[in-house]
This record gives sequence, C-alpha cells and structure tokens, in this order.
Amino acid sequence: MELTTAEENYLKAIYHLSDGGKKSVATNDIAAEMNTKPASVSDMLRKLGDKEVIEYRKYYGLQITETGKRFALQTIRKHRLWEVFLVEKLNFAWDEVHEVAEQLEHIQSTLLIQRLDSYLNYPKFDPHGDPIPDEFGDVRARPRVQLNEMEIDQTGQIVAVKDSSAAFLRYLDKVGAYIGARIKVLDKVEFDGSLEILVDQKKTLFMSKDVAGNILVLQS
Amino acid sequence: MELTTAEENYLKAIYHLSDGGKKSVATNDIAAEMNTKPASVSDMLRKLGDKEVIEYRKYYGLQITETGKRFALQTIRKHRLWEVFLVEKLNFAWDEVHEVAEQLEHIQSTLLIQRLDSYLNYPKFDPHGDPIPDEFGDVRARPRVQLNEMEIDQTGQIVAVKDSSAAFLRYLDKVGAYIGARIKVLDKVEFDGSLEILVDQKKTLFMSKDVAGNILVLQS
DNA sequence: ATATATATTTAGATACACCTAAATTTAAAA
DNA sequence: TTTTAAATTTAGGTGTATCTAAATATATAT
Repeated sequence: MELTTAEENYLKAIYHLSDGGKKSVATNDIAAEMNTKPASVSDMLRKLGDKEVIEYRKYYGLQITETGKRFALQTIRKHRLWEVFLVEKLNFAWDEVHEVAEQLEHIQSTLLIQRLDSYLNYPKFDPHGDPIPDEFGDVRARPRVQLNEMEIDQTGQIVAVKDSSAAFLRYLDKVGAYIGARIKVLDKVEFDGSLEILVDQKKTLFMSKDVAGNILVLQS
Repeated sequence: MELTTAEENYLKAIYHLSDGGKKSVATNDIAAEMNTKPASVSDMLRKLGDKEVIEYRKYYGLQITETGKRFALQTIRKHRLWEVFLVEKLNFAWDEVHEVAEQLEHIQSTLLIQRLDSYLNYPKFDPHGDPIPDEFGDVRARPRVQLNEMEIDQTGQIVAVKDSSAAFLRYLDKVGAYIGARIKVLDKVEFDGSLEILVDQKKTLFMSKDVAGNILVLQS
C-alpha cells in the first residue's frame, strides 16, 4: 500500500501529537500543526481510516494502528537522515535544514535510504539530537533530562532541543550553545529558576528557566 | 513565478523534444514522451502559455520562451547534479539513477543545489556524459561523434549514450563498456556496419551498427 | 437539565492533473 | 478540389487536497 505525500505528512503529525501513539489527538490540534482547517483534517482522517493506518470513529478521536506507526516512523527516519546529510555533508546550519528535509522525506526509493544511511555511517541521532529509527522502525532513545531540572555542579552534554523552531535554534547559536556542547550547571537562582551554565569549560552563560526547559541534556 | 512539478516535467520534455528550443514540437509527441493523452497536453500547453514559458498558438504548435528555457535548464541542472551524487557518493549504478533523480529534481531550494554543486566539485557532466548547465543555464557541450561513424584505428573515450534506457545501460555494463571507457575501433564490417572495438586496451567486443549509434565518443 | 460554547463533521466550491469521447482544424490523398 | 485521415482541441467527468460556511455532536456552565 502506498501513501500520498499529504497522507504521509498527516500521519507524521498524528504520530508526534499522540506521542508515538500513546495519546488521543484532537482534530483541531492536527489542523493547527498542519496549518490547515479542521474541515480538511476531517476529510483526511476518513481517508487514513479507510487505509487502516489509523482507527477512526468520528467525534471520538483516533488511534494510530501498528501499520500507521510503521509508516510514520519510516517518514521520520527519512526526514532525520536527510537532516544529517544536509548538516554533515552540505554544511547546512541546523536552523536551515527543516524545510528542505520536509521535501526530501517524501522521495520514494528504499535503495536510496539504505545507501544514504550507509553513506552517513548509520547515524543514531539527527542534528537536533532526536533519535533516527532504524529500517524496522526501532528507536533507541537516550535518557535525557531538561536542563532546568539539573542541580548545581551536575554536568552533561546537550543532546537535543524540545522547541526546534528556527528562532530558538538561532538563539542558541548566538549564545554559543549547540548540540554536543559539554555543559556544567554553575548556579541556579531559587527565585525564578534561571541558571548559570558553563559551556565547554570556557564560556559561561545565563538563561531563563523557560529556555533551559527547552534544552535536553544527557547527564554524565 | 513558480512552476508545479507537472509543469516542470512538461517544460523539460518540451525542451528536449525541441532540441533546446530550436524545433517546433507536436502535441502527440509530448503526450508520448510524458505517457499521457494528447488532451491532457492541450490543457497543459494552455497553462504553460498563460505563464509565458512557451508561446502557444493552438493548432500551430509552440515555441519555448527565454524564460521557459531558463526554467527547463534549471530542472535539467538539478536532475543531472543529483545523478552525479547518486553515482559518485551513494554508489548507484548508472542504470538505477534516473527514476530517483526524476523525483529529486523537483526539490525546491536554491541553497541546496548550490551546496550540492560545490560538494560534488562543480561537475560539468553527469554519469551518462550529458553536460550539466551552470546556475545561469550555460551549457558547455563537448563535441561528440557516434561510435558507428568512427573509422578503423580511431580512438576516443565513451562520454555519453543517446538511449539511456535501463535496458541499454544494463547491456553496456554486461559487455564491459561504460562511460569513461577508452576505446579504439579495430574493425568495421562494410556489409552491416557492425564494429569490433577494443575497450581499455584489453577487452575486444563486437557490436551492431544500431548499438554503436547509441554510443557517443569524445575522439582523441 | 437546559443553555451555551466548543469541537467536529458535512455540504458545496475551487484548483490541479488527469481521463474519454466528441468536435474541430489542418494535412494528405484521391 | 473534394474527400479522407491525422492531429489537436473542447466538453464533460474523476480523484486529490484544499477552502468557507453551515450543520451537528460533544462538553461545559448556569
């Protein structure tokens, strides 16, 4: 069975919004995520239901099926592999890759993805630190904590961001933080939860609790 | 102004069929090339006319405009750069690249193509030996002769094939010929025009006039 | 429990890219 | 030059993916 580009995009959005199939998802939320209208979503949900990638009862929400998960993970895998390619081989900055990867993820060719994977040396994480599912859809996520939850003197490595909007990524770049940076919590202000961080043993920077909450750290 | 994927495909076909804008093209020929029906072509020609990438007078045929040529060459450039990428970086065989490149050529991102070009070291020819237009649409073609037109003892290098169907490419691979191979005409049969060819100073092979007519050689 | 608000779906349109069948125009043959 | 054949276009219709506006179902509040 084959999915159209639009169907792949909807399924991916549903997979993310449902947190990998755990939660139920609202039509309105899908519409917001996809920048379409709820009416269009209803149309599409019927189609996805017909193709049995979701289980859909109108007004009662939906559930991704196992088949649906497989398709979603395949698209996510392709998206993230292309992101690695763009950053590592074509020297894109991480705030420039999303839009292009969004197009590249729909190229249909099993061979292409196999070869790309091999060419990139079977990466396990994309440039934002998100895990890349293998060809069977298996994901090995690293245990990660939010930077704002760490205590003084604890150390680790930035491995991902929650909000990967271009604006946030540019902000991080500007202050000298990046995926892979080794960090240490120097101080934490009780009053507002803001933090003082040491980056790569040389640069200190201050950030609000909100910003820190968007940064995921692999503790060491 | 933006073209849809279908419009890009039609324009590319028209560019090729018109030999770069020189000849006039028939609706039926476009339909054959695109595997569609003449009626669909008429529809599309009207649209392409509205967008002024062709000059179209119904029943009287069409002419690519300068704008149209620019678009066509841009698409051809992208197609051929991706082919180089697939062969040189992902180890595709040259008979496997066409279908995938056909999809990749429609990815929209100027930056992507600039970076890809640079990453591939600004190649001037694709794996089939066809020239890659530069970002301004300029093509520097090599003077090439058909193998069947060469005389005994003349030498050269295979740089392109006319018929780049998967079947023909597989045939070439099988007999040990390939783009880049150095060849010498050992013998030519008057009766049917068939040839005996020395490949890479070691292997000899026989081929019909028809096969040789499909092989383009840069003489040396 | 009834009224009100919110979420969701249906109805009816539009644009794209295609189709078949019929009409029309141009070209070729008698 | 008229007839016939071939090429091309128009008419009308399909499926996909979208929209707005209206209807309906569910959830919340009085």
